[in-house]
Amino acid sequence: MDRSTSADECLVSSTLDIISGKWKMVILFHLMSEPNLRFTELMRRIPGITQRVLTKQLRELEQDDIIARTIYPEIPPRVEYAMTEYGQTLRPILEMMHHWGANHLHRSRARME
Amino acid sequence: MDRSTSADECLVSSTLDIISGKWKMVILFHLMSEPNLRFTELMRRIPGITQRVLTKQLRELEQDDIIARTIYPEIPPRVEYAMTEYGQTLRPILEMMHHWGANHLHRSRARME
DNA sequence: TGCCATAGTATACTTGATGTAACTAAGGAG
DNA sequence: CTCCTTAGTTACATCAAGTATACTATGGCA
Repeated sequence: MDRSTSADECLVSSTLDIISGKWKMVILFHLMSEPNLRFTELMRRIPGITQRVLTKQLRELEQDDIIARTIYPEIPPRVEYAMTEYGQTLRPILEMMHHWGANHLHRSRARME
Repeated sequence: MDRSTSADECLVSSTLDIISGKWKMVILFHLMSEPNLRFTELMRRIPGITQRVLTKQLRELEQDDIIARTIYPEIPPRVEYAMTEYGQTLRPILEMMHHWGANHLHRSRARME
């Protein structure tokens, strides 16, 4: 995607590039409340996501330094995911979106009637 | 898209549903700084977007009550777009994303070296 | 009469993101 | 010897999003 159309708005879009994606916010929300989660623990907390997609989203978040992946060389394998210090800087945005979203759903329901 | 996977995170995702989309933020950013813009003015300010896509994104934002569309029955036709009062409530989120995005780009460039 | 502008539609196409299902390695339990 | 687990991978199918291009109505201008 080419978001660099002009100087100003690409800054917003660069944030959007990181957090958009069907499951990323969901993943980040879980990792925000629970500091270390294994692959299967995330799977269980996110009904509907598949292994392939979870893997992909985690890898992308890792590449962007939002989350960190720690491998414990055990059998069966253990891999833990946690937010990085940098990822924590997204917290205010996530919280604002959480509040706005709550209000928005409320409002949407009101408009339905 | 089915974002209603569980109670908490769908609130964040419902915000994302509104503002994600390749050009929506760009559109909102222009409408935030300039209160009333016509279709072609938006086209000119957003290089790369096509008529079909601009139309579609505007309609979606209008449906979500983020922007308002005013038709002036003139020849040639004149249609103006402006943020609604409700759309204005997105401003803090857009501004946070703007700041985070600025810092992120800065950081990305630093990590390149 | 022909050309311009505005704000779109219509149609066909490409791409990217997501989903489905089966398969893998490695060692432990029974 | 077979099944179980974890954290994936691989091949394939699908679906939404975005792109490209041509077309429309209306009246003003020359």
